[in-house]
Amino acid sequence: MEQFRAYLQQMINISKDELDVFTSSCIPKTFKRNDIISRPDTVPNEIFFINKGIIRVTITDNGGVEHTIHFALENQFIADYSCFIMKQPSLYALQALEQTEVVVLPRSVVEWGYKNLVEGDKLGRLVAEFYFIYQDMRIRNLYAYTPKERYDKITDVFPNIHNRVPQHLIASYLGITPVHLSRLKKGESK
Amino acid sequence: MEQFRAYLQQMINISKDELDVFTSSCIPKTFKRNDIISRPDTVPNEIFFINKGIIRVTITDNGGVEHTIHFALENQFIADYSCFIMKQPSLYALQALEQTEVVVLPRSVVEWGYKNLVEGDKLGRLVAEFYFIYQDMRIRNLYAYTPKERYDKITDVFPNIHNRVPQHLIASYLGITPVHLSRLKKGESK
DNA sequence: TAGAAATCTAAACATTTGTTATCGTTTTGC
DNA sequence: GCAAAACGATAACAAATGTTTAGATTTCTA
Repeated sequence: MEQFRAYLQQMINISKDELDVFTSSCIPKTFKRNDIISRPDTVPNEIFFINKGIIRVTITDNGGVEHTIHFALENQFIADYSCFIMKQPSLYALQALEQTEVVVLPRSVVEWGYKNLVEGDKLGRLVAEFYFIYQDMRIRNLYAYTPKERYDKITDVFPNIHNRVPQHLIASYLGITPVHLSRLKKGESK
Repeated sequence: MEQFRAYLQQMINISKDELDVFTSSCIPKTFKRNDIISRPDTVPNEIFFINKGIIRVTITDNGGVEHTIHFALENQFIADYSCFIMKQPSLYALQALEQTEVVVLPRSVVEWGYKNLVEGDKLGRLVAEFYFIYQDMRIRNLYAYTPKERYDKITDVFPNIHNRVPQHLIASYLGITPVHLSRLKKGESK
């Protein structure tokens, strides 16, 4: 829990007492490689903070094809936060790609924090802003860059990703097929 | 300014005094059709609230092609909020597509609100969450839906868009060429 | 550690999407 | 109100990307 406490202290002003109460309601949990952490079609009532490991977020389209929407790394929150906020059934699956250690924040704890931590809303704002900036970049890249350009830039956002994630999942994240990524690497197109 | 005040009251608990002080520092402004509201390469120091009209957000890629990232409608905030937060030169241009009336919130006012309004951080959190949900849907649609499917669903997000925006800008928003959208409408592909 | 599964590359072919050019029609600005 | 610009449809062709299959290599698991 120490890592999570350090993260909180770095993000907002939070007293020792607040920290103790808040984190005492959070639950450490470990997942094995390839474990499914969360499935679609149920309302997400938890947010995860990643101490160690890597989680991928996926959506399955009407044709049954799975798309990798996101990789979440150490010291980040991850959840289907849209559906968490709207209390609607999730559209995503979360899967651990490595042995992954998380801190689980149940909905009750999150809402308690917003209401009772002096800077609870500020923490919420900062985290939402962090993901806003990330998503803004995602959308920008999908519009303005070719798949090859997105591939060349992927380590800016996910350092060491090539050593942690198989290439076909990177292709999925880039929005292309594994076969096409293999082609791009050969340098035949741009 | 009345419309903006009503919006704030609906979003958070805010006293009459707070409302007066806060909105007295906001500046009403009007743009004509096709006016450029904001250009890339300068640090954005303003957030706009739209009372009436429609604003499109664009990015120009390395090849000089302009992509429509977003349409902002009435009762929404719009800005290059990423670069606003990071105080970096903007990557986007903002353009009024109709005669558009906005309320301008200078950076100083936004930051004053976060610090001094009782629920200032909460407002920031809620707006960031609103856009988080919107962007999440954007990304999901870009991955999991075909351009035709995105076209069929566009009025879910932008009601009446077909009567307000020329078709080639809708194509740009969908991430395809005008020629291709014209083809899709004919129903030759999915 | 051996067999099975996963992974990556490659080639051939199919489909989608982009490019360019043309031509009416509609809309706009003066 | 009119001339010019913008707009949308269409066709022919080009480029990008997907699909399927196969084979070689690596990685995982029992």
